[in-house]
Formats: sequence, structure tokens, C-alpha cells
Amino acid sequence: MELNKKQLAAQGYRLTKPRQEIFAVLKHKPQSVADIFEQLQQKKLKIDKVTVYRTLENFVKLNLVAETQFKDGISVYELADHEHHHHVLCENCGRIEDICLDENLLMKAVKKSSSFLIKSHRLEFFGLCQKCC
Amino acid sequence: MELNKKQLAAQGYRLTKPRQEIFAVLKHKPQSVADIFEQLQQKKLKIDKVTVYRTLENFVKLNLVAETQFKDGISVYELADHEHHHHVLCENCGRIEDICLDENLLMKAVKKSSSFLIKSHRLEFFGLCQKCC
DNA sequence: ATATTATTGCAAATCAGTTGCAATAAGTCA
DNA sequence: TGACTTATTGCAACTGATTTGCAATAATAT
Ligand SMILES: [Mn+2]
Ligand SMILES: [Mn+2]
Ligand SMILES: [Zn+2]
Ligand SMILES: [Zn+2]
Repeated sequence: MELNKKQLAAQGYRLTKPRQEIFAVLKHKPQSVADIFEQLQQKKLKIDKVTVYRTLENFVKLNLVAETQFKDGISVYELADHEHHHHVLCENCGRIEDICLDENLLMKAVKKSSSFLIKSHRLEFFGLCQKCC
Repeated sequence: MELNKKQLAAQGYRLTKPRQEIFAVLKHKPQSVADIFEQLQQKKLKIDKVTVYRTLENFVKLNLVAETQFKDGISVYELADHEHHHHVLCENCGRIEDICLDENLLMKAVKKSSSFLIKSHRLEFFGLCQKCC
């Protein structure tokens, strides 16, 4: 997936250097703001942390990026290039693995047991990756 | 459930006014630190916000209170008087409802599809309560 | 090339939560 | 009860993450 000028323009956004660079960094793996900022610095790019915040906010609005909150309320951002899924986080090294589940049964059970109109959910797992086991 | 002197003493904790008051406030419903602090103020109790933080931390250590992180990374605390369960949060009014689920199937599916050793998980639902529908 | 305005970077502000420390008060024991 | 020990509290200062205001910059349209 590429950051595309037309797609941005359609919503009144411009294709800029910082946006391209942040998008490129996200291609590697899901990362926090701090992670992304560090990567940019390593690349010797003088992009302000504020710009990272603002860019991610915009990417999320544009559905280009998905935000996941892990423990401690720190968000991790990843390119929204595949379907709804969840994550396992290694509590030792921070590695993240995607988890795809069939959620029909779960959602059916919830709708039955709750009086609320369910709109969305969040599900994360924590544990140890193979390396850290 | 009552905050009990012996139980606290057994772990070297003392039964104090702030602890009793915070416990009492939690009896009403699950709440954030800000919520709890506001309740205390409405009761004209001069209890510092720092004390609320420290007290909740202790209650969690003592397994008297359970902490849940909703969106935005803000924790909500509730008396730990029932089993492991999850929550639905009303996106309009903030009301919280408990959800008890049989998670065997879910956990089995996850263990099968992940290479990680799963230790714990977090699951929350968002939607609208009956009043807000 | 010029004009328009979205975007950026910097500094300052805000916000949640933490820490250090001296004053206070709960529990203990004579 | 009153003195003693030490856990607890409140206050102020601090931290780290995120937000905001604003003037300078740069992307797009004409
Ligand atoms: Mn993912
Ligand atoms: Mn609950
Ligand atoms: Zn690991
Ligand atoms: Zn509601």
C-alpha cells in the first residue's frame, strides 16, 4: 500500500514529506509514537514529534492507520491494510503478533447477555513470544 | 463487602478515614480516579487526589479492587467482589455494565492460532445503553 | 510566478500520574 | 490514658505524554 496523493487531496489533505516518511516507517511494523519518532531521528529526518502526533491522528481519520491501546494506555499504530483483527503483546520484549479470530460466537453471546447496543469491541492478549518463553 | 481492619492489618495496612471513604464511594459503581475524587469533594471530604491514587494502588495489591483500562487509557476501578468478567461502556453517558462470558472457546481458538504463550487478556465492548439508544 | 491555505516546527501549556518529605494520625504497649 | 513507633497523608514539585497557539514554510491551484 502506498500513500496516495489523490486519496489525500479528495479529503483536502496534502501529500507532504513528513507524511510520506511516517507512512514509510509504519510499513515495517506496528509502533508507538515514541518508536516512530525514534526511527525518524535515526533516518536523520528533522520531523517534530508534534507532527508525528498530528499525522497519525489524520491517518486514523482517513482510515489509513489503525490505533490499538495496549496496557499503560500507550497507543500503537499500524497500517490499516488488513481486516479487523486483534493482537498478542509479548510482556517481555514488546513484540506484537496479529490474531485473527472468528468472533461470531463471541458476539452472539455478548448480544444475548447485554442490554446494550454493542457497536465495537477491543480484545488484546498478553503473554510471552517464542523467543522470550 | 466491608473494608475490614483485620484484613488490612494482616498485610501491615491501617484502617484510615480516606480508605474507608474511597471504599464507600466505590460501592456505588466502577469509577475513574477523577470520578472518585469528585465524589469525595461533593461529600466535603478533604482527601487529596494523591491519596486516591495511592489508595487505589493498595486496594488493587490487596485484591480488594480491580482495575480496567477503557479507551483513552483511563483506568476504572471497581470492587473486586465478583469473578473475572468484562464490561460494556456506553459511549454516550459512560454507564458501565458487566458482561460474563464463557471464554473457553475463545481461549482455545487463540491458543491454537498464536505462537505466543498467552497469560492474560483484556476484552471490552462499546456501545449504547438502553437509555441512550 | 503568485496567491491561497494546509502543514509544519517551536515554545508554551495542559493533563495524568509520580515522588520526596515533613506533618499527622493509627495502632501498640506500658 | 499517654507515650512511642511507623504507616499514611497532604502539599508541592516533578515527570512524561499529549495538546495548543502561532508565525514561518511549503504544497497546490490559477
Ligand atoms: Mn495487527
Ligand atoms: Mn464489573
Ligand atoms: Zn518477546
Ligand atoms: Zn448511556
